[in-house]
Amino acid sequence: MRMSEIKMDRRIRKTKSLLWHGLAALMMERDIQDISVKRLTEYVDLNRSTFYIHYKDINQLLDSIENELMEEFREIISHNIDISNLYESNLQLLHDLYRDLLLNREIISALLGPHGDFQFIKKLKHILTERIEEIGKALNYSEEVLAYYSAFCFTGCVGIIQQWIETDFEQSPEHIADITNRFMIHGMDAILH
Amino acid sequence: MRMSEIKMDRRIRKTKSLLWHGLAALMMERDIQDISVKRLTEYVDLNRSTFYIHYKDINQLLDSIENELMEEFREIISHNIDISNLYESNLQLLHDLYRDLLLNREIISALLGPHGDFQFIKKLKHILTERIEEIGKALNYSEEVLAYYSAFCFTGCVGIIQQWIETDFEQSPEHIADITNRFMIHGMDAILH
DNA sequence: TTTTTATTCAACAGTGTGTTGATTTACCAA
DNA sequence: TTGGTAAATCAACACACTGTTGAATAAAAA
Repeated sequence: MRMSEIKMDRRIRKTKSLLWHGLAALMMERDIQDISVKRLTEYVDLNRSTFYIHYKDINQLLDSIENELMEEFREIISHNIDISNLYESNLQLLHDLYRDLLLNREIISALLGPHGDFQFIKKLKHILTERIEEIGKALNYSEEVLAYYSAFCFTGCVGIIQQWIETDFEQSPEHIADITNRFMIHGMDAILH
Repeated sequence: MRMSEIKMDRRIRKTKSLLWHGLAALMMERDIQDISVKRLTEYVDLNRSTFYIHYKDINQLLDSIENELMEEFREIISHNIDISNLYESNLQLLHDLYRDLLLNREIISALLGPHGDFQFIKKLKHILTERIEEIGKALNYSEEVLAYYSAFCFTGCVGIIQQWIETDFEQSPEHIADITNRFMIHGMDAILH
């Protein structure tokens, strides 16, 4: 059970959990625009009007799920601010992050999979980019190149995660974090050594 | 006028063009799932039934637009296969690609912007990944790491393009191609030198 | 010009939406 | 355990968009 759910009425917890997992399940097989409130509530066997008690529409449900995840990520990032040892601290951050992704593999697979959500990536980008630009500023790079580098790195990470999803999370978070870190810092040169 | 449009009835060309640009315009301000056939046809001042003569639904329209672009990209990639000089030929490919993106900036901004389409990225990924893996195989890297590297690189490129869009295509395609190439090959090390 | 074909228009049933008020059910705290 | 509170259910509603049709009109190609 999540922080934000502790003091909820059990019925609300159950309903929200049903909608949460139901949406994730439906997103594995179809685009969001093809998921209606009617279909979702029938899928999880809830009355349609119950949905409207809690959410305005499918998008708002998706939003609330994503924001919940963002809180977790923000937490993880705030625990990993140490620019003294760039390579190690970045590796540590990636490791914690990927471990959390693995814990949330169901919804993460849905949000970043073939029928995933563009907005989610934007949100992810927003909080991760801050981190990358922070590093860059500490090393005194030009703003312009830095913006492109952080964009490249971050979206690159998303690509790695998607590849990880496609292999059904075969490798360990540690391993994925390690190669991600190497790509970020050394690029293709990383494969040479 | 595009290849595929040459032999069309002028009325069809006009209609399709209206829908093309209309969809791009609407995608700049709202998600695809919030764009109805009714809204689109009203926006471009066409009878709604005219839409259904050409397309099944909004998704199919989007699909046809994307596939049109893919053909262009495929063309560009096929003109740039030369593994003898990796750095230079890759740079040339990126340059040609970015120049084409600039020509199609309206629709590219829509497809990769905030309300963009996940499927489009997947399609782009598919044809670009082939290229990257081709390079990797030529250099005899392990399949596993290579899959992750190409995923990282490709989605990284998408990130750079999105950053480019955000600055409203301020820099030249050549410049963007250059920094992309450096990031791909040297990673963060590229900024150091 | 004549023929062909795309577009328009009005009308249709079908389906999901979002909301409401009354009823039943489950929860929680005393 | 019980009594008050609040969530879930259910039926019903107007509304909007969908996808399709057939006939009338307009534009293009031959």
